[in-house]
Amino acid sequence: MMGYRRTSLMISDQKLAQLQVELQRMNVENQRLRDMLSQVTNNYNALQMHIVALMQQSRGTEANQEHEVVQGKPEEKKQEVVPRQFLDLGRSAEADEMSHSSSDERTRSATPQTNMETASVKNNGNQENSSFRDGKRVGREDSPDSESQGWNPSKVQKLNSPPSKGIDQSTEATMRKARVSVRARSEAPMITDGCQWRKYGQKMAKGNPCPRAYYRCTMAVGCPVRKQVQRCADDKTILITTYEGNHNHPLPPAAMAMASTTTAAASMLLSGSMSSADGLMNPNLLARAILPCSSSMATISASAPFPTVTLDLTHNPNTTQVQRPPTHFQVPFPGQPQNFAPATAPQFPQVFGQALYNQSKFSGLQLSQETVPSQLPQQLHPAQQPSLVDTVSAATAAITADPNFTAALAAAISSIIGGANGNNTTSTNAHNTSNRN
DNA sequence: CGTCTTTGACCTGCGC
DNA sequence: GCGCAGGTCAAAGACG
Repeated sequence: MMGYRRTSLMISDQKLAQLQVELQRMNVENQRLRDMLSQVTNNYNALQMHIVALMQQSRGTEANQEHEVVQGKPEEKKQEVVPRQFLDLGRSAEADEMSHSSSDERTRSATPQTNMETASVKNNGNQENSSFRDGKRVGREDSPDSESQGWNPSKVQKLNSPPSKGIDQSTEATMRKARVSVRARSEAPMITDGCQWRKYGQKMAKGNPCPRAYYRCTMAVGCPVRKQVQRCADDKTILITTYEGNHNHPLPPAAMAMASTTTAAASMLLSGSMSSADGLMNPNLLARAILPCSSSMATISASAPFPTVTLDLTHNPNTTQVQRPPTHFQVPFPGQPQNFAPATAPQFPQVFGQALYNQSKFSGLQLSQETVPSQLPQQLHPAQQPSLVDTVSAATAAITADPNFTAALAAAISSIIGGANGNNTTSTNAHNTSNRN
């Protein structure tokens, strides 16, 4: 008996030693992660500046083409709008974030430790959300479709409990259909959209050697939203995701960002404000309205049966010219309408302004990449904007979990801006933030 | 045991 | 009416 006790004690000591070793190892790992995060932060800042510079450049070159579009503002001013929106919002958002600990501390140079803590705390489920799938799952997915499921968020996202502050649009969940297609480089193995999906079928599609997978939203019982995921026949590293339907439940921040943006595109496309002919016949114009920073990133076509908004996010925004393809958004909108852009003013400049406003959320789609389009009007309401914490959380999760830094950066920026939009009144640039309708 | 994916079968719409 | 293609269902199996 005593021998047993002594043995037992010895085992405990061993365990203790093991735990200590483990703890040391974790500390080392923690430090390493901090360093990584610090580096990511630095890269983010640098890239942000770069993006701003490119945007200014882009606006400068494109101003000649789309001159009188923007409320008759001088081109100079117009060129300022986007970059400042980008910068200021980001800054204010960051400041807001910092204010959690110190309201006066508005410096951008947070220590890596600070950032690390923020990330770890805020990540929670989101981190898993955008992580790779567990080995076994992945191992099972060796069918052709497994490629497209590399970023299927279905299971992981169970961990991401949707925010309670969501939008109640259940009454709007009638069968208006909206389609959003997203193309994403598979380099980002797991791009999540904040929603939960369950695969219910797979089919080989004609003209494409890769099978098409069918998913159903499972975030709420009876949610009619479905999506299809298929690899691009031309470039199999590109995933094409098509969304259909409207969620009948509140959306997570990431999903909301995407929804609002795509809806914005749709509303512009289909609202009476701009004659459909104008919008559809001048795709690049709308595209620039949505993504002023890069006319090559978005195109709009009137190809039947639905008008389609394609966001070619496969283009690397960090370079002056398209380098690689990130993500495509095709937003065909079948029946559409009145629900889509109820609040949009009937004048193009305002639409354009809203586009600028929503532009900030567009990049968020690249990451969150999907979701339901038809929620813009509600989402534009300030009180219903995702909280800064949520959006930053989403961004942090994306950055920490997504190996594709470009995509992660896009998500981070959009999230920050989105959060800032939600807190516009406190930001320093209330003067140039968008015409919110 | 519950959840999720896989996959063949079935259903539906469309063109000929 | 027939065949094709796309979409959905549901049983079976895998996984935690």
